[in-house]
Amino acid sequence: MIFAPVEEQLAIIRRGVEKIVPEEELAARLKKSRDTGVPLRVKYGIDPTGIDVHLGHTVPLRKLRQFQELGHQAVIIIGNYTALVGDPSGRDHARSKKLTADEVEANARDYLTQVGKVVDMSKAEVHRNGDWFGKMSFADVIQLCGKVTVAQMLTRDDFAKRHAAGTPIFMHECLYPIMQAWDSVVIKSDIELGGTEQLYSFMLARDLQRDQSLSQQIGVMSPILVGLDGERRMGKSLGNYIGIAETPYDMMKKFMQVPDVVMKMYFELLTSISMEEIDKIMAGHPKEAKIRLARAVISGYHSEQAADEAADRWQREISGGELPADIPVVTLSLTALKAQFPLCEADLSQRTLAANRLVKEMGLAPSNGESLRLIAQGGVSVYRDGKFVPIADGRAPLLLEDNMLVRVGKKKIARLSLQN
RNA sequence: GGCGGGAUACCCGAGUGGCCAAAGGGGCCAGACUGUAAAUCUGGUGGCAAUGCCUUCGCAGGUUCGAAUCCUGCUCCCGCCA
Repeated sequence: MIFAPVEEQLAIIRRGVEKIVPEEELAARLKKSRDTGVPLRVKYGIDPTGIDVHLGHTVPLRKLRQFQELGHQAVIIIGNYTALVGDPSGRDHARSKKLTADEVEANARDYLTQVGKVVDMSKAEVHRNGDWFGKMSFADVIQLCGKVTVAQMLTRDDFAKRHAAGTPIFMHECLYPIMQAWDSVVIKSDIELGGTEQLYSFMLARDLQRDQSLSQQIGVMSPILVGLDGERRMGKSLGNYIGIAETPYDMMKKFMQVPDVVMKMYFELLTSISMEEIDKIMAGHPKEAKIRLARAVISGYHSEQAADEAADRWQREISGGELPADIPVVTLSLTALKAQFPLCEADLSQRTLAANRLVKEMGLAPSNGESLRLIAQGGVSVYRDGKFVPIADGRAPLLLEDNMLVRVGKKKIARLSLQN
């Protein structure tokens, strides 16, 4: 195996990385690998607790891919046993949801498929940590626990906070970092990838590796990717994520909503564009830069052509004000409406209905009251003669026409399909 | 086990008999401005067939012409002491 010079490797590895611990060991480890021709074993562990992989997850995954491209060995750990515990990292309370072994396995398979979009799975080792934890006896567990003290455990920031606050820390949670660290011993990792909140586990792994007379792993920690709101970490529960399985156009729309201030971070962490090039792009118009960013990322998960199409479509429909290509159709029947609104029968016979009711029935507002408020504020319009005309009066009858387009705000739009 | 504090709308939080569908803030929605960015400004933010009616202040009862507010019981949270 021929490796690139150490400095070249370092430059790639350091990009978008928040912390390398211990930093000074990395160059020496790379040099040794290059001299001996033995690739480094780069570990990345994931707990198969959720399903949708989003861009936040891809940050360490991309780093893993970079290591692969440098000729090193990717080792993916599926934490099917640690998932039974739940990662306490950054949490102020124990996880309540317990997954069954079947759920965990189904999640694991799904995960690996998605991970394959970033990592070259044909060259990666995949292990399930149940393979070794499942075989351990209780005596083995006791022995393993004998390597860590309570005081050490309490140096963990999240545990310390919980201990101080008097919130419970369960014994099985204490096992989590020990298990994660033991994974490193078993697979003999040289590097471990993860977020900065993993520092404690990464360091514990070094202790256990030394205890086993193994070389100690180096932690390469990525920063946390902020979500679409530009403030909080990208996460499913916060609804501020871009999933890697989303359609090109959906990704496009989400990218364009990202605040400018996080663009640079996104470029650095989510694309392979060189830092010099990024600076050049950022110096131009922010809108163009954002489109460039979106295209770069989208083409990685779909294709360049799909990314270009999504970008063009965004330019036409959103920026250019053209009608969207996929307007949802809502079918309403006059007969059904008459049954629903017996007092409006006379109106309906004339094919009219109070505007606020129509908006609600088309699913564009959750209630008649909300619909009325939206109309009063000029937020609802009907497409006529090539443009959207605001509805003036929410209570006034509106002539129902087949194929009419009704829009609420800038984003919600529906086409009426009228039947008798 | 003892003493005390608390539970209000999506979240935080004011309100301690009628002026309360409930202050204020955050979030969210709409409008203006824009690059569907940010910032700023404006309006809105229980439901209904609507100058009224219905539901909502932890749960269940009660007092009262009238209860988020007072009383009783219950559930859950949180302090301090043991």
